[in-house]
Amino acid sequence: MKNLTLKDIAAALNISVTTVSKALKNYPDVSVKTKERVKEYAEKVNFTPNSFAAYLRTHESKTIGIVIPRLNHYFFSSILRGIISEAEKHEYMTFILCSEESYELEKVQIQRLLSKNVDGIFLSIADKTHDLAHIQNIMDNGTNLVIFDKYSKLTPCSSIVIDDRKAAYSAVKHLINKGKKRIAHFRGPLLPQNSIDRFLGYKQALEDHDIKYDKNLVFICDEISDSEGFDHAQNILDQKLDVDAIFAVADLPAIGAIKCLLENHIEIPNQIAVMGFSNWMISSLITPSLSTIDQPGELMGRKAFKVFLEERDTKKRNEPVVFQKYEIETSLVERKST
Amino acid sequence: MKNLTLKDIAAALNISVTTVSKALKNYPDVSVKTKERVKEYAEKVNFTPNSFAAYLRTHESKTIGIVIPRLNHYFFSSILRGIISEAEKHEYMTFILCSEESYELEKVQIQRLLSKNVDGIFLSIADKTHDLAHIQNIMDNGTNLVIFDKYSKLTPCSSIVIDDRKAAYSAVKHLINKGKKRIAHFRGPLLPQNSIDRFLGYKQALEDHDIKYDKNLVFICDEISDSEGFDHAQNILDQKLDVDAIFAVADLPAIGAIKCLLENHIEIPNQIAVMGFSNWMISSLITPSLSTIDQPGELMGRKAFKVFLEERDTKKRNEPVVFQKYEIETSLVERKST
DNA sequence: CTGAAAGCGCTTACAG
DNA sequence: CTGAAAGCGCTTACAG
Repeated sequence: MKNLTLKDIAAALNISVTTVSKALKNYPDVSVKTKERVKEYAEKVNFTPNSFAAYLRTHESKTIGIVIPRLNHYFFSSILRGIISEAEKHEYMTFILCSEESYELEKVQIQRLLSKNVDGIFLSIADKTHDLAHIQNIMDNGTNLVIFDKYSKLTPCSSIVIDDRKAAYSAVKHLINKGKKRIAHFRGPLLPQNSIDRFLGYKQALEDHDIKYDKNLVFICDEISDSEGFDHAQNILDQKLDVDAIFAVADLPAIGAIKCLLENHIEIPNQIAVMGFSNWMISSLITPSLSTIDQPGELMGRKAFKVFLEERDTKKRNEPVVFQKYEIETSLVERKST
Repeated sequence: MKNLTLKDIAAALNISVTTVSKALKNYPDVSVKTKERVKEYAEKVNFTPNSFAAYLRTHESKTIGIVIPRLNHYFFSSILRGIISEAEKHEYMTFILCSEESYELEKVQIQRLLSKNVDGIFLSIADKTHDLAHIQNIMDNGTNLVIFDKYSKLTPCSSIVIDDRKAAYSAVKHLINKGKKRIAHFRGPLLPQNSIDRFLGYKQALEDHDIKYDKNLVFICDEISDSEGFDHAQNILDQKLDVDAIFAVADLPAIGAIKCLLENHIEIPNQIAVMGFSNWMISSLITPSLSTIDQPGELMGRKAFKVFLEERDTKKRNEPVVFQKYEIETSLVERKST
């Protein structure tokens, strides 16, 4: 059963290809009777229009592409879910590509998406991306672009983000309210904006509460992994640093730290409290459960797709698109680790 | 900078569209000099051929589609990663759809993929799927199909699976070797084959070691969630059932059980040992870490794509495709919970 | 070695 | 209300 075409239907019903096409798309200038005949027959033979041929005329592929830095990652999976489910409602199909945090891969993948004529690209910038020309390329091509999570201040497009600085501030304030004064920070790599902002929020909270910032209490997690969290915690214990709380840039390093503290029979949160960031599913499953900042990935994904739709329609009306930065609310989730 | 076409290049260089097309595709009947001129110019203006127009002629979309039951799921994410990264090497792009374990959604999504003319479909069947006509549709359409993980014995296509029965058997045998005799099983829903097979492996292991099967020790996890695992464990404690080990159909229920046991101050593994299945990242991060069966998702994904390529080429040569069931090796990972 | 022409399967402005 | 015709951007059999 090869795929049928309009021509086949036209031949079978003894009418023209034009009329078949119009009937299927509910044009007003086709008689109800003809429409019924055509639709019934199309249904019967299970006809699906060839999207490639349609594209050549409409120049809409009804296709979008997502490029994320990591695939096996709770937060990004949540965003995917948000974008994909929203896209489906609007009959868009979604290509997924993963840059593995590499600048070179990100560049190639964007090029590929463009050559597939996607209508929109959704991007979270890789940690290693140091140049933005390939992103500018998307705009030059006339393709819609929405950036989420890992953004840059320099890209001319809309973005869906959280207020990392404010969220980190509230996390650290929460620790201070619990009576903690010697708060270590496991920060992310130096380049991405959100790693910088979380660090700045941490610093600001200390300052506002008359706690002196001590750079010896800041550790870098380049991979944002559990093992880095484990090692830094071990380091703190080995050096006998005076620390009564840890605020990690993400849940994974926080969980690594908890694992290390448990192995060393440190009481959590009495001796050392631990605070994560992102609210991965895992953070509620470990013992003690992890206090963290909830970052609503699915919501961010849905919002990203809606922004894409709006900008697409604005363009269609030949009106100028005004790029915006949409900030999604986060919330503090208190559990047993603080 | 709108997308250029062959026509534009032809006009710019004052030659025909035919020659441009041939030059770019390295046809032997174009002079070296012309080829050079064309390629150089195409490079300069960053020309990318319109894949939609090409499709109309070649009938290859260089596109595949994946339908999985869950998106925010460590094991399926690993498979995705395997398929996508292999696909990328061969210049295929990947559509991702998620059935959310729903039969109706799965049906619609397969239809959508077919209408996008994908060259291949990769499917893991939803738990709720009770009819396979929509899957037969794929074959009738002439589209290649590879099934992984959640398969059915009734689909005429190749599949990439593990030997669930054998793996479950080895898990239970491991518990028996540790001296456990009253082993509960938290099984999956009734329909999917792998949930059945893991249950059968459990039963077989008991039998082979002269332990009487007790149906009161079997609990169903319909959602395969941590909370079900928690509740079943609580149930065991409340009923004061004589149980010294739990073998769960997946890591999540096992982790729920551990959480419950810890809250009730039960010693793991001394009083009750816990065994999971799948080796999600989380299973090494909790305390005590979870013993489990490693199911190599990424490998399964890669294999799935390779099988697709082979079958595609076989078809191109007009030879008959022989469907096969590929079984990927699993291994037991012993940690602190057993 | 080069190019005019047909055709892939649609959509739509236009004529009747 | 219906349909002939042009065209989207490619590829390729064919003629010269």
